[in-house]
Amino acid sequence: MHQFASSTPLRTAVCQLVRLIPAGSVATYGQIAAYAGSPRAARQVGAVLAGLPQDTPVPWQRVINAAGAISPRAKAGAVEIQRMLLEEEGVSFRSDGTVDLHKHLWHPEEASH
DNA sequence: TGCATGACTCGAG
DNA sequence: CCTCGAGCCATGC
Repeated sequence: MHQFASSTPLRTAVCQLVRLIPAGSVATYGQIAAYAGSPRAARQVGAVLAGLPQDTPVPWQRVINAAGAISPRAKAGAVEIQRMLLEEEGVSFRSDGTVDLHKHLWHPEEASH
């Protein structure tokens, strides 16, 4: 039997951080990587999300690239599914298919406000 | 132990 | 403003 989700520090951090992103907001791979402690490991963030099971509690759809677009990937149709999930959460897309980060980018505001 | 890989980024042209 | 290229770095074999 193959071992799917082997445990790694980055994977643990990424999953917990992504779960903090509220519906209606999005974060970038680089942003998550930075909060996870590795600002230069944006690509690894994508790799972690790619390895999540279908029934994961992690809202992976809320992570997009720095250009505000949904990163293309091998799995056909995955991009459309992600966009649909985001629109259902209230995220609006421009005609060119990008998200207005100034409007939807996640601003982690810990407690105390 | 070393090397190829990729849901990324950013700067130059 | 858009496209292209080279850097980066944790993972898996």
